[in-house]
Amino acid sequence: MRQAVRCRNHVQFALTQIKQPPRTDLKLHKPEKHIIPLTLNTLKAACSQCNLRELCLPYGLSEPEIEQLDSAVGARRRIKRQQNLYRAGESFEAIYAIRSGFFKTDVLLEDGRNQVTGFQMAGEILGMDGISGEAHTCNAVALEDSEVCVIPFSQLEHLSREIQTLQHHFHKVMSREIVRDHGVMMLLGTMRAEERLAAFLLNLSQRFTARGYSPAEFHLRMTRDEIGSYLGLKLETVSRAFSHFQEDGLISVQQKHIVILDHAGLKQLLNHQPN
Amino acid sequence: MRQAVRCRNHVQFALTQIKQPPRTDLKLHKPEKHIIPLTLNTLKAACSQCNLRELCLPYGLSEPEIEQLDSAVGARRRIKRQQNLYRAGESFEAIYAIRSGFFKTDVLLEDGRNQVTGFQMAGEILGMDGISGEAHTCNAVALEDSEVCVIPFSQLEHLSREIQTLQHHFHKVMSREIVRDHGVMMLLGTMRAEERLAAFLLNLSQRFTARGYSPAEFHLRMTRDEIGSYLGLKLETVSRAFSHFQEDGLISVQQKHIVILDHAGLKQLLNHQPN
DNA sequence: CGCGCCTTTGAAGGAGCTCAATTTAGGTGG
DNA sequence: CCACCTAAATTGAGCTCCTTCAAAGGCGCG
Repeated sequence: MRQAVRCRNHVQFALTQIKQPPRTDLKLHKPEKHIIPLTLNTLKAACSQCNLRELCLPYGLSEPEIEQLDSAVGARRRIKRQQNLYRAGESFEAIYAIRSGFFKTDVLLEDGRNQVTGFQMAGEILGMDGISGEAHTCNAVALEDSEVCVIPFSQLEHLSREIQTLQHHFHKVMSREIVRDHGVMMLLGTMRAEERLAAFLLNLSQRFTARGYSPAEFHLRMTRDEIGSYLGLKLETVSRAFSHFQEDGLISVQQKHIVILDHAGLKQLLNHQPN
Repeated sequence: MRQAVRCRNHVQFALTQIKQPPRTDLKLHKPEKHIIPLTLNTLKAACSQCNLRELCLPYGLSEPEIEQLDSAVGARRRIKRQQNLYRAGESFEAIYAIRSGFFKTDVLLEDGRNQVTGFQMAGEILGMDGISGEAHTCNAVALEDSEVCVIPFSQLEHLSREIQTLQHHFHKVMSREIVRDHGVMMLLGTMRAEERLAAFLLNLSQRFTARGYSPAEFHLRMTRDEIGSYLGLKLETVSRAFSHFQEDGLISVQQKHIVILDHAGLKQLLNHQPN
């Protein structure tokens, strides 16, 4: 039974949970808020000044080690909404740590069908799919104006050979991605439509909470179609499930604005056997 | 279009293809064939004598480097059919390279639902899910009598810091797992039942071919139920799809014995738009 | 040789999809 | 600031593919 609980966690929790007072500014999805004033300080210091370092690659590193990592981190890069950070087929050079903003990754099939493989937020790492074949295998698209730290992969490997903690943490990050993917496979393979959406909402809530935002109230950065693609459902089904949750008093939906009214109720949906 | 082709490859091909003359002995699933006589030679030398090194961790390493890796590889371990290599919740100590045999990995949900997350064969690496949380997150079960090389993870990390090629190759292996998972997500999220099964058969064929076995004729090591779990289908649906393929002259099915009669025809099923 | 498990096949039911019409929100230009 | 325009979301109705339930057949193993 204990391992079953463990598995549940994989579906919902992609990142280590850290404690931080909840922020009240819930409008981070507005692009204006994301334009960080460029001072000498923010330009020079990457990780050592970053308030995401508990969620990101520097996790567990000592101060001097973080400064070493700083030197490896290349320029920051700003990605406007709807622009690609990278595309499938582009040669792989670097992985990216999200400083601010929101991304989706998707893969495209010959016949035009495409599948969203994930949504990524601040502190999460993008681009690890590219390591295996020296080229990216999916597209990464910003769902709002975003900023990433470019980490040239050869530099990261070089540094990993020197800093054991960094090496191990990077391995953990990659492994976490594998575990996350297993959670999605579970979701796609065994869950019904409303279970999938409930799991999705709880996962988002969890990740926003870990970043200090409200666990109950947030704005979806993606469309119903993108949610549907991720969950293996049609956009109409997603919309209907949202409406149904609202009827049952579990959430409040106003287009992309979501309020979770009954966290426990959503969780209960997951445990429920289909037959 | 090129990247679309690339994506298709992810669904079908999990491993680098290497050229080897096809073997005629197709009865490798018989346990007897897997009991390698224990000579001093096979006991002492792990990777340097292994004919799977082109598919496995030593790939790309020089002779002296492979010998270094040898020293890191711990004992081999034999796993009988239906026995667990590891279970979800067990503490993570090592990853495993499959020397011979066939495995499945699955995750279990609280309510009893479980999902097969993959099938692994010789040369493939098991256990990387455990790195992130210091405990395994899925179960690995042998589907036939098997043998694995135990690679203590701390040793692998230690050696990775010294051998750049090994470090990079290990990163590739992890990344390949992520890409493979994306392929499965695509399969589960967007494909119809018969497309899923066709993709599954082509993937198996591809991987057997890479190991020198016939691309057209093989024995399934798993039950219809396990295939169904992996593909997000019920066992009856899998069985019906097999029968339908046979009616159409695409394959021949005799319980677990499969002959692919029309490789191109199966491939065509994948490209077909559902609407 | 017999038992159990796996597989096959049929028939009926349902969850989610398709198609279609309407509403709403957000961005744009007058 | 408002009217317009387009993209996104909602909602309904019918349909389809897969599931569910059930029963029979086959293979392997003790």
